[in-house]
Amino acid sequence: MVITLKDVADQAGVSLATASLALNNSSKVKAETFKRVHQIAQKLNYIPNARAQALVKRATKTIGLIIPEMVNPFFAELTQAIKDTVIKEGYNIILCCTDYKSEEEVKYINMFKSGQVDGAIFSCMGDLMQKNDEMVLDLAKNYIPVVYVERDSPNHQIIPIIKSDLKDGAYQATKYLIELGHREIGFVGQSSERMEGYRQCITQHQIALNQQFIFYNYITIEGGIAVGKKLLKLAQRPTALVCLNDEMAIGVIQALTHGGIQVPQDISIIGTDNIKISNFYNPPLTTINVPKIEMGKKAGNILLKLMAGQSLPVSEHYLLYPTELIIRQSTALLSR
Amino acid sequence: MVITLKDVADQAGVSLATASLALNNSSKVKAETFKRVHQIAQKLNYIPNARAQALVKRATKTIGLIIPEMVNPFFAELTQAIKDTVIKEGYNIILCCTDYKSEEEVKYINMFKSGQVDGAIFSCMGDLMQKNDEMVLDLAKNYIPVVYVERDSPNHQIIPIIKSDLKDGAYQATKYLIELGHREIGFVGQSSERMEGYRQCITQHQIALNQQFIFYNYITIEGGIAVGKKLLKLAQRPTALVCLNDEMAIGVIQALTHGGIQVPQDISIIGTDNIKISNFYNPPLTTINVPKIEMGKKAGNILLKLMAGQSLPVSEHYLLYPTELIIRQSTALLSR
DNA sequence: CACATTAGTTAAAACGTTTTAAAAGGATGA
DNA sequence: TCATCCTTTTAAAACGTTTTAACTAATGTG
Repeated sequence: MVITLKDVADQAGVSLATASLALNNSSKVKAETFKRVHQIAQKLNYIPNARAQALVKRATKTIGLIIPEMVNPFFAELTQAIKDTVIKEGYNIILCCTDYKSEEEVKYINMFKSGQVDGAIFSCMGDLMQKNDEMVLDLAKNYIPVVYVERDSPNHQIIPIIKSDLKDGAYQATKYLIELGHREIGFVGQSSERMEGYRQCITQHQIALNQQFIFYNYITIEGGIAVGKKLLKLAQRPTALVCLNDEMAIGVIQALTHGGIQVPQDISIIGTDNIKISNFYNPPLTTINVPKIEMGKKAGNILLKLMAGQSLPVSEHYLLYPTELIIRQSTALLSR
Repeated sequence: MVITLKDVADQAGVSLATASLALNNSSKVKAETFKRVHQIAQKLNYIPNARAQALVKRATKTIGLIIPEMVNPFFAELTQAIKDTVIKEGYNIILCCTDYKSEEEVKYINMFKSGQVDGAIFSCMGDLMQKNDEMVLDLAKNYIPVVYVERDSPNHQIIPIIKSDLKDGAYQATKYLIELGHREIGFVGQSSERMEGYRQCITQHQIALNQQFIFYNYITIEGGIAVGKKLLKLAQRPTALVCLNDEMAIGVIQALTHGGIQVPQDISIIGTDNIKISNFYNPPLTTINVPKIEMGKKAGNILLKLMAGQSLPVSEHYLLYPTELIIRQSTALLSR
């Protein structure tokens, strides 16, 4: 049913070797034979068996992409950028969603070790999973090239890192709120670089850090809503909030609006990531842009390089991309 | 460097065959040998080579998923559901985004024919790509099982189809607007089942179909914005709109709001798909729910069945899932 | 004309498993 | 003692390619 190289060779009256060489455009084979083999292959609709090729070439033309989930625009956009880059060299992506569980990640690491992919890109969120760093290091040392995106590790010589300057992003966001006259500025999310940037900015501007104004929750719209509801009950509310990402910001805005508090009139809100919807939300979200596309492309290109056996210049072992404040309409001058 | 079965066999003092049998839990091998092989394998950290297994087993434990793009919450949610289902049987997903281009789809079809995946799920959008139906049919007949999701074809005996009743959805949406008192109801999108449902409802309710009120554009937020801007310039505007999907609806709302027209006070808007953000938008979107999760799960399960060599009952050749109107706050009684 | 070179082809090995069919060994029974 | 029957092990084939090294035939050189 399915045509194999042997069928082509037989019909063309040549050996397997010749048929293979011809189809792989070797210059060794006579023009006439070349043509004949190609014609037969075409006629029979021959498609080389990828599994056999993978075995002998020790490569699957596939890379693994580890992200926490697809239903998160940040990772969807990142994925798109990576895919657009690697597809140019004929690589396909095996999607590996961990659902934020480190055990899932371990399973995928083992799958990668089995030789099912030629390289891998690891991303993450919420600064979890650092506990798997050693395993990934082993993977990168003994099996396939690995690149980290938005994930930190001390081993950049072996696992190149593409990161955005999230700490600075949160710093800029907080600074902007201060410039707008706010002093009661809260943070929504989890401990992270971003929280650190917020903290630094607050203290550097001689504002007392109020632990009551740090709202921990899940990094999702629902988490944001939970925070928003909590805020509604609060006697003394911050006048501005820096959120760990845009989804949390949207959740907070949604809950507050529903409770009759207006954004930005009553409270200013800043997100992070600049996901697509943030520009089209009501109100359009002031946020910190993270150059997802560029970072995804860079990650893809670096991985391609490594898979091609090339070595990286030290300057590319750790790339920090600048973040940028995007001012839209969820922030306003402190009223009163 | 990488440990192979031969290493395990050698160290355990048995042949390749015995080692393989032991590791595959065959009952033929003596308990003592079994234990020894397993211990050695563990000690050496042996991981079977997936490429070799794929060749001999004629299966890669991988499925292909064709969608237009990742950056579209509908497909992201669908993907998630499919992944959650197939992962249970150990299958991974190769992500194939066509960017709405039928040539891209052709490339992926050929990749699938090469034996890189054990089965495939095709989805699409905007009723494009029906021109590839013959090629997919060939794929399904001669190579691997295929399932369609939200995509139509006359060949359901060979390619099972999972669809939602989008025509009825649009009908319900339109009917609801009529019940709210609207008569000037427009449609935003492209010709499709959904537009057909809208048309039928309008004419069945003795309302004259106004071609001016059908607004064609790209099925994206940007497309919606373009329509919104056009609406702003219109002398006579519809009082309600049915949109092809939630993203277009969001675009329309965004542009209208920006132009000083309020939703739902001045105009009612209904989306389709019930993507996650629609519930958290301002205003929360009235929309038509499409049971993406159920459909994704069903598609995954049917594909698993087919890949396991089982045949489908005729009742599962064509599954039509009901759609449902979700009333939120982007629609209101016609004022005046 | 002998020899070296080149062009073209191919047999065979390799990739790392699984699986089949055969072999080996041991126990049982007559 | 020998045939029979298990149990356990293994050699070898298979999966479908690519690649190496060897071979043949033709061409060129002095």
